[in-house]
Amino acid sequence: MPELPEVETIRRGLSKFIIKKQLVSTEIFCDKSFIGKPVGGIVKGLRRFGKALIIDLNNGTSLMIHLRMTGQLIYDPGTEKSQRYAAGHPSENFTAKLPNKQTRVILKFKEGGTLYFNDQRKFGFIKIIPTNEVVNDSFVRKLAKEPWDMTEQEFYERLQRHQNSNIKATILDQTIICGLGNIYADEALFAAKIHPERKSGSITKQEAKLLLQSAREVMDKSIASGGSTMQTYVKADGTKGDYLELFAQVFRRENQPCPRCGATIQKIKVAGRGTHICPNCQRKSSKK
DNA sequence: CTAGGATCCTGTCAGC
DNA sequence: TGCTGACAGGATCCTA
Repeated sequence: MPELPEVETIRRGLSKFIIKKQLVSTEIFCDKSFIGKPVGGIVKGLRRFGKALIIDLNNGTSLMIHLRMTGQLIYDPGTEKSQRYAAGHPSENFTAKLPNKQTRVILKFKEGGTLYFNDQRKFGFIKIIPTNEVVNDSFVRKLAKEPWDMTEQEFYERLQRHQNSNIKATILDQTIICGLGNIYADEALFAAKIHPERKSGSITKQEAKLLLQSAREVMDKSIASGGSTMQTYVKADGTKGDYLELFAQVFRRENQPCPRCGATIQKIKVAGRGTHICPNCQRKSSKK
């Protein structure tokens, strides 16, 4: 579930805790969640490719982590409970006693910290790959550019190549444009006033430009505030800051008034995904 | 090549 | 209470 802004926030946050620390043990509770042979080593740095997080070690190997729908990374420094850093799919696990039923992998550091990889649905994984082969990984290799790196012209041309697909399905495809997930796709389409069921081939150059800019803006805004959908530091009182409630204009706001025009936001199904629209701002047929 | 649907897995919630 | 189906912030695999 974490989308690009969440993974970027995780990357930045986790970097502060684990860089230069020595990974010394790996406990695997679910074989499906860990691919390859566990390794030890000192953390050199953290990178991100789309929604995939890479932890580079000083021994030529890297950990690729993809949280998919329900993955979480929870770092416990082993000292103060209030210092826990939790990110990913929001749930009680952030503050729960760990490990628990959903803990799939535990990484322990020599200095005392513990990184828990929790994942309710087991779609996510940690994979060991040689550092110099990360860019050749089948997932990484297929990723398209992120919205900030793509020109309006290139985005428009890519949409034209998938002219018979719904625009929402098209922008969710990481090989067409990278980083958007179900939340930011809905938010970007709303911001650009484009109905998610429009055929990608019907999107004009002007609309493509607006959509690309909107994608950048909604994700920029989210990154700037630490990921729209995750809490960062778990407070001592255990409260969860659900920033999504403040951030989202349409996502999970069905039956509420559109913040732009006041019409009632609807939830529909597009490309097999729950989709939120303002039926007034986002019209399927071209305005006339 | 594109487009659409099923699928991986666990958990929760609405409805009967 | 118990059952059943729908659904969930992702990506891949299979089919046409």
